[in-house]
Amino acid sequence: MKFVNVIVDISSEKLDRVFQYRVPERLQEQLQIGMQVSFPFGKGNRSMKGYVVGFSDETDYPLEKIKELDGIVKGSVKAESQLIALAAWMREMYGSTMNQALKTVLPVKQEKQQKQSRQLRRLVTEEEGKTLLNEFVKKNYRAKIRLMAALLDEPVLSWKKVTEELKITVPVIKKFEEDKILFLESETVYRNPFEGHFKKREEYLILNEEQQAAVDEIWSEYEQGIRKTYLLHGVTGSGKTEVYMELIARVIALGKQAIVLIPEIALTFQTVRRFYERFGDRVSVMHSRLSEGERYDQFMRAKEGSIDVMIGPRSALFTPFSQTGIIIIDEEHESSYKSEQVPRYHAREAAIFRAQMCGASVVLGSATPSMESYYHALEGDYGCCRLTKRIGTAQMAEVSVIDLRTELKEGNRSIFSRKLYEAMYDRLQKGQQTMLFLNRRGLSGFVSCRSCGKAIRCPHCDVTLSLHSDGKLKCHYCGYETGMPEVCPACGSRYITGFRAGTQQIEKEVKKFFPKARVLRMDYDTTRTKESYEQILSAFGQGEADVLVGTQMIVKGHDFPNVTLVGVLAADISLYATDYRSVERTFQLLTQAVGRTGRGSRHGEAVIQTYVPDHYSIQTAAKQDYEEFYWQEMLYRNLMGYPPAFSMLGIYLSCTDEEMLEEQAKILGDCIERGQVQGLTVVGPADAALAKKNDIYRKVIYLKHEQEKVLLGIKKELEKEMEREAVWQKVYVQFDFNPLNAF
DNA sequence: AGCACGCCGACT
DNA sequence: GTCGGCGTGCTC
Repeated sequence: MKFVNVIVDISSEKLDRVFQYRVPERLQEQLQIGMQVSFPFGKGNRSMKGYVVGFSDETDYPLEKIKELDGIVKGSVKAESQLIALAAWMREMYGSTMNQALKTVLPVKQEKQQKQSRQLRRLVTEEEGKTLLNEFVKKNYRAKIRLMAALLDEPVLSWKKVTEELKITVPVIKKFEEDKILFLESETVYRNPFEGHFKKREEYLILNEEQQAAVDEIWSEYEQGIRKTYLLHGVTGSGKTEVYMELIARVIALGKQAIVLIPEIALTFQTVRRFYERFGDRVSVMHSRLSEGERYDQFMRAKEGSIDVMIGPRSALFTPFSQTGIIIIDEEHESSYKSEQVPRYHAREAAIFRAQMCGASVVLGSATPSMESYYHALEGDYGCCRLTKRIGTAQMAEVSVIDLRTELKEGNRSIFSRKLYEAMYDRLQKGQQTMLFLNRRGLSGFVSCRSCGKAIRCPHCDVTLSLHSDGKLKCHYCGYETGMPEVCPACGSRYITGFRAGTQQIEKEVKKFFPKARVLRMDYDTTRTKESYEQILSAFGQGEADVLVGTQMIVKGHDFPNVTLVGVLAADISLYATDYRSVERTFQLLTQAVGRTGRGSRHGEAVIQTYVPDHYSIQTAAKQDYEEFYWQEMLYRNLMGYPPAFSMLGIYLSCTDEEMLEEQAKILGDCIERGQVQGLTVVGPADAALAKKNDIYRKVIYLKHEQEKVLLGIKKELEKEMEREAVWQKVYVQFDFNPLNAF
């Protein structure tokens, strides 16, 4: 190995390629893939850092120009070359620079990305500034005039604005800084670590028949050396965690390690405790409140082999275990497994890839599997185990669906149906607890008719309009505006109102109807901090309140044995979201809400209130019939060519120049059409859901095809095309496979 | 990203 | 002429 291939640690597309360096004698032995190294770079030979991604004996580059590596950055440890390979795969699959991919994957203390938070602060007084400005005007220093004038206008400017809008180049800013006219500052945010203390327990639950069968099925294959992905489809309360823990224990016994991914929101003491109680301090937890340094330490502990199990959100997937034996993804349908930052990887897909490399199996657990996973299970790509019964004596809840239109017709205008009211009254008498769940995913203030259940939509976008404080209805996407109608445009009823019942209003209503009830509320406002989130839940768990009112966050994975009633107010709201997954999400939320009740020995009941009682997502959720929902939804996905029936690729373009963006989007669109790919559907180019964000214009193109391979091929072609033309440095393009959220 | 190089307008 | 801002191109 004569040369080492490195990637320079700068996230700039221009530098996103491999550079080769000579390896000095003294480093020959130590150097390994994944290490962070320093080397002279560029004309001034200034010292730069980067990552080792490979070695070679030959080079195309003129030998005399190749420099020698300086050394290994102290404190850096080699990452598994697997992680580098994972980064390469992510780059390929999701479209990002190698650097961005490496940074998401490698357990390296990252220099804080300050690009967004960098600011320029004026140091001179207004008078001094004006004097300087006059001087610059005399000398006709145009760039300096622009910058000084802007600084006089606003004493603090963002780096982005200065470089992009005012077109000031770096040397000018540096000169100002040198002359003490301005000060460069960057925000730093530090988070508090959190600590939990749990005791290890020696005895644990014995698995029931179904759980044992699931373990046996997976384990018998594991022992035969078969590694694959399994879907563990278990109804809420069926004890999936015990299955995970048994599998993990067996994997650890073989001297291997386990990674457990959990959605951030479900990562609570309750969850973590169970793992601690079983595996003691061989368990570590990743947590968003950990500082960079603490995260790094967690990874280092994993690396040196002092832990066997890592629990955490998405990013825990990159734990540098030496021999990962199993990767578990709990609540695999959760949308938080998809990264919203570049590279927009999906933890499920990345986990399966990582598992293939290191010889691990993957277990996906959910009560409501994602359409994708169930599809793969049915196709035979994944193994499938089912848990159909709740553990212990817990029974499935009894569910009733209430048509709110009928309630209105019969004179009930309150937010509680008579059925729900009676049930709540009953629980209060008995001293049992109620959860009220308001399904208001991503929506605020839309207007709907309480007679026919129709929401008022934008004629151009098929999105519900939202009611603003000036009394007008506006479309968030295209800006369409209209007055508030007197009567329902569809049925003529005058019961048309802004549905703005937030959790606060519901809390108020509960207090009005049940003055003696103790109410807790949990929503975004009351849970600004992680602590308050824990506090509310534990207060409710200890019976300090009779009713808990909240949004989706209350339905995720919490066991409250004393809850015997769940009320879902306006179940259909999330059906009105804009993307093709809104129905799937509604079903998942409802099923989970229903699953919250009756977890103890007592019988549970759920009341679902809706304006569209016949919708299949509501009917199937009420029956807790996943299978039926799947087939109904699959009909729609097939018909419309949406995943998982088809593969879908989102191409997101953004640019500060609107005209340039439009032109380039068209060029890209034509480029795709020219390819004449059989069976390809091209949607767009069109304005993005947010057509303009922070003064950057955005457009989207969506591609649909039965074969993912084909889309990958097109993506490669487009990337090639983009490398050829210089314009693409101004128009920023991102790729997104099977997008979850609108761009 | 950050540095050197070189073009070109402005001032001595 | 020459000083210096500001755009361009390159980095193993």
